Amino acid sequence: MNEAQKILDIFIRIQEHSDAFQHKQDGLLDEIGLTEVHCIDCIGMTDHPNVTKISEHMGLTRAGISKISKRLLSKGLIERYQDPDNKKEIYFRLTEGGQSVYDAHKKIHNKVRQEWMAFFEHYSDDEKVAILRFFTEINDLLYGKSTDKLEKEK
Amino acid sequence: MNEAQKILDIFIRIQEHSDAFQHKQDGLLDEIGLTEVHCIDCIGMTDHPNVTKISEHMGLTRAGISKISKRLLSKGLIERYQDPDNKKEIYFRLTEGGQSVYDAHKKIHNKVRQEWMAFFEHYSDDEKVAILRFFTEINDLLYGKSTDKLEKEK
DNA sequence: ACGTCTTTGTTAACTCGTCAACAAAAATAT
DNA sequence: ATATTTTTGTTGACGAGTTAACAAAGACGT
Repeated sequence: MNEAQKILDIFIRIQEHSDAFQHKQDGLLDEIGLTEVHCIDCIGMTDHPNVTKISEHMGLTRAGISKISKRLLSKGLIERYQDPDNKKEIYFRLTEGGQSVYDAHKKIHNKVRQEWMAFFEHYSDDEKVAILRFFTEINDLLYGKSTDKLEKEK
Repeated sequence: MNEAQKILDIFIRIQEHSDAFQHKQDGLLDEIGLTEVHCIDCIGMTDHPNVTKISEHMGLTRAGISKISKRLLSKGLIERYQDPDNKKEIYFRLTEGGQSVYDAHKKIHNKVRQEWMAFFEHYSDDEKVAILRFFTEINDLLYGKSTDKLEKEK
């Protein structure tokens, strides 16, 4: 994923959390929380997702994911399974209902992404370069250069 | 407040909420939450602040502010007073302790603002214009042109 | 002056996530 | 192989804010 795409995803994350956006997801967010949708997204994208993996991926605690997964289970959006050779780890997969939430979210996500890209295209090449540089540098400043991330957390 | 300053304040708000920033406020945020500091800031800036005014200014509910003010009272950072002619509204003012929190926060805020401005100065005039335009347009897009805000909420 | 409507601040019940403590399983060391 | 350490998922207590319901005070219309 290149820098421009990373920035787009940052925008989308901000937008998702802004009140203005809530209305756009008609239906989706009525019964399911935003975090739950993201959790579904994560489960849909990850290979053998368990509580630990999801929590790392989403930046939440294991305890939090444990509870969210409980909610998703009770809503019938995901189900649990295990490897017979490993009685410790518990994996999740999407049910049919979960898959349709996943698809709906992806669809919205892509639409929003398109809109941002279109918005971005209004600018001249020089302007785009400037904006991109600015965000890349801010991102590095606030969170450190991406690849160093794991290193620092030790 | 001009566009550039608005944008700086948006950055600062983001930065305040980012984990990276928490460490910078050494001391300040140990005993007092970020929201509480913002509430103190609001009380310090507002004329005759009451629960309703603060809640509108901070974008939280009256119930929320009611509870936060309770915490701040118990910490001795603010005190209540009333207009003898109005037995309904209750106003707040900073105590000496509250004032020093207010000052410390303002100091940090200004320092961070300076840092952002310095960061911004690394860019050429053309780049600055592009970046500024970009943020102004995003801001308008997401939240509507500022002056229309109240109109829309009706 | 009086009844109605609105505003104000508070509280209880709830949601959502954190932290801390834990038991069970797995990995590692000896 | 067995003891120790680490990893994993869950739970209870908590913190922070929301919604809904409420009483008290004020504003307003007549």
